Amino acid sequence: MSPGARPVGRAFFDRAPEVVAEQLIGCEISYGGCGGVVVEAEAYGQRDPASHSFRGETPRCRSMFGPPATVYVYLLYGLHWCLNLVTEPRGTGAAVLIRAIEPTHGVDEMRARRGVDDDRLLCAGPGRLTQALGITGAVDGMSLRAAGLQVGRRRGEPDVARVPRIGISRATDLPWRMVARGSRYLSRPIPRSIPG
DNA sequence: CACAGGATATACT
DNA sequence: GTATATCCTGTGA
Repeated sequence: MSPGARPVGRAFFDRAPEVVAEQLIGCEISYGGCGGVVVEAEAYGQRDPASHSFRGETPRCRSMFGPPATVYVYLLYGLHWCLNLVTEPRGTGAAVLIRAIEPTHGVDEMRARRGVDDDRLLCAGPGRLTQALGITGAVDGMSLRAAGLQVGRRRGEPDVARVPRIGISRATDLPWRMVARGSRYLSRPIPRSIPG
């Protein structure tokens, strides 16, 4: 994390996932000396048919039911690790998926891990982001702190657009994908149908 | 730019 | 057997 950016408190995650997702945009996250500014995050809520937790606890999504600020990392398509942070309401399986960051430090190491030169493709997507940061299932179920993840409080008020989530087939109407307007580092552009 | 197809763990029908 | 909170590569407009 860059000098001067105070870490968010534990209470940061004691809110509903759509609030935490919105408030995470503009925050700097860091892991093992690599990181960047969050530009895209999605909320997965209680009684949300698109959420892994919708049908209750399974071995995969078990950590979603831990306390707020628990790390949930799961393997998607048997290939890509995806990073989530658990929120309130406690014990209901609510969480936020970190989908993209704008790289700010440890860029050379992230380029090496990803095998790409283009910084726009380093962390633009949940699978790319974890590969760049070196995050795997090894930290699943840990607290944010125990996992070695740092989240820095944001300075200003970013312009955040709320749009439908990506890659799901249920609850597609909920605008729970939060994106930094104008960012060049999104996993996908903001739909043209969104006002603003 | 838009597809199609492959890789392949976990969960559900 | 089918679907999934994805990414990469190849082909063709």
